[in-house]
Amino acid sequence: MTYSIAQAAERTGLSVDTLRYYERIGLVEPPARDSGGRRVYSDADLTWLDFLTKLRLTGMPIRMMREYAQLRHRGEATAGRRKQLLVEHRADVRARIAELQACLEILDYKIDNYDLILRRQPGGAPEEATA
Amino acid sequence: MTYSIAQAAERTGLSVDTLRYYERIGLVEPPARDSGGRRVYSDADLTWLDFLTKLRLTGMPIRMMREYAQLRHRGEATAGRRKQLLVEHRADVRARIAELQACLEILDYKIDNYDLILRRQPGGAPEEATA
DNA sequence: GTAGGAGTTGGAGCGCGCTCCAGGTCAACC
DNA sequence: GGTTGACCTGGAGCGCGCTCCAACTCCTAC
Repeated sequence: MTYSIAQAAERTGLSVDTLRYYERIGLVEPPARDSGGRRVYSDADLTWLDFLTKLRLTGMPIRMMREYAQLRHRGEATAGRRKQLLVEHRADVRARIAELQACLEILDYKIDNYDLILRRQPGGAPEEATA
Repeated sequence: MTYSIAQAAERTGLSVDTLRYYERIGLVEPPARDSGGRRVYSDADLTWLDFLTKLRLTGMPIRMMREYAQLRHRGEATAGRRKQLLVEHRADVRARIAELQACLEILDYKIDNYDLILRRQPGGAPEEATA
């Protein structure tokens, strides 16, 4: 299966601008072109783009994704270093989750507190009175 | 207890520039000033700044923090709306944690895969050979 | 009274990750 | 062969959250 840039955008959830941007900065290898010079994405391209979006979702900076992409391009010999990058990043993600969970507790505490206040003094905001 | 801006920066982990920036954009009420016109932060100011940094850590956008701050400034009558903001944001944080956890699984899978590859083909990166 | 250091202001600059735009090419359809 | 629409390129612009700067004031210590 092959895909136009618009189709690739739809399937990956990225914008066509972002797809071209990722190519420009070296996150993806330039895809094939048709006779008219238009990009043609393969399934493998989309799989890679999907993985990239996962990395982005975790907050990996573009610069690190680029390093990973370039190692990948250099082939199997870089597998060790690539694994190392992912292991490091995984630690960051875990730390980030822990951080968010700690903040969640603070939010819970604050919200409980508002519940107390609102039970004592209800009707503070008229438009909220029945909520 | 009172604090100079440098002390407040040290205690909150924010920079002095960020403290002034937060004041400028309305995240914090202007603190007291000493006879020479210098900012004097109170413990209450620091407590509020600490809470703000927690909100920032969770990824709450500044614009939302500002809305919260302005409601707070308007007093108890806005408690309902403030609670609502926090409840909405808590949902976002939970969703974000879930997203990160899903990505973690993908990272785990990828890393396991690299382990397999590396066991099959070790010594790919000489400098990594003993790791 | 003078040097130094911390603080002040308003405003410019920056790094990130896109996002948008103008001006052009190309293929398909009527 | 003319119109339409998707795509192309290079480059500018943007929103966010700071961060840095110059030029100035003020207090302290010597």
